[in-house]
Amino acid sequence: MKFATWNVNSLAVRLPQLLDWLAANPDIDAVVLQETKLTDDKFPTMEIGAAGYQVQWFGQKTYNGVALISKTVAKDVVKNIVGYADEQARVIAGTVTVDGSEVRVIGAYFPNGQALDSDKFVYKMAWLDSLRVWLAEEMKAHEKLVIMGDFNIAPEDQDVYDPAAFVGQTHTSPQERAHFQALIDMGLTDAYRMFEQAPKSYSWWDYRMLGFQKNKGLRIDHILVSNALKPGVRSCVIDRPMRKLPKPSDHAPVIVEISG
DNA sequence: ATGACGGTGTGGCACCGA
Repeated sequence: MKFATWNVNSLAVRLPQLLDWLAANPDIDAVVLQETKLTDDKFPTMEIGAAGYQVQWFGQKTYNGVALISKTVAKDVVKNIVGYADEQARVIAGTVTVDGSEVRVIGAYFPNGQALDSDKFVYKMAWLDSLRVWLAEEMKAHEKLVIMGDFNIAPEDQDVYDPAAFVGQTHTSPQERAHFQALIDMGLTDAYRMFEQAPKSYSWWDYRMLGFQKNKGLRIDHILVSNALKPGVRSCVIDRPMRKLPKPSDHAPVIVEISG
C-alpha cells in the first residue's frame, strides 16, 4: 500500500498537476492534500472523480482546506479535531481499505505559528494539545493508522537548511519540537527517518530568494505510522521533482510504501 | 536590515504563508 501527502498551495491552481501526478503514480492508494484554499462548493469533485478516485473534502475561503483522496470509499470521515472548536479547516480523517486491511488515514495542516510571541503561536500550541488528545482516541480505535500532512515543524536541525538562522523562529522552536516528540512518544514513527536519506533533504522551499534552486528548505511535511504499520514500511521518499515543474507548489509531496 | 515569490480577495494594494 502507498500513501502520500501534498500541500498544494491552492488546488484551483494545482489541479492539473495533481491529476497528472495521480496518473503518474497509479499505485498510490490514498493522498491527503493541504491548503486547498477552496470553499466546499468550489471543490473539483467531478475532475477527481473522473480520474477514478473517491474524495472527501473540507475547506474554507482563502486559507487552509484539506482533502482525502482514495481509491476505496473512506469510511467514518471526521473533519477537524473532535473536541476542539476550530474555525479553520485543517484536518480530515477516514478509514480506507487497502489490500484487505483497514487503515485509518489522517490528513492535517498544522498551524504555522507565525512568530513565537504571536497569538497564532498560542493557537498552534493549543491546536497541538488538542490534536494529541483526539489522536490518542483514534489510535485506540485503529491499530493501523497513518497521520500525515504539513506539520509546520522541522523536527531536527538536519531538517533545516540553516539552523542558526531559525533560532527564535517558528517551526524549529523547542516548544514545537517537544510537541512533535510527544507524537512520537505516543507510538508513532517518522517514516522518512526509518531510512538513510540524502543530507539536506527538504519538503518545502521558499518561493523567494531562489529557495529551491539554492536548496534552502525545511522538512516540515511528514508521514507518521503506528506501530502496527511500522514493520511493513518499505520506503519513504520526497517527490522533489514536483517542485521543479512550472508553477510548482512550494511543497513537494511525500510518499510512503508499506507492505503487509 | 529588508524584501524577495506566489496565492487570494474585490484589488489598484494588503494579507498570509514558513
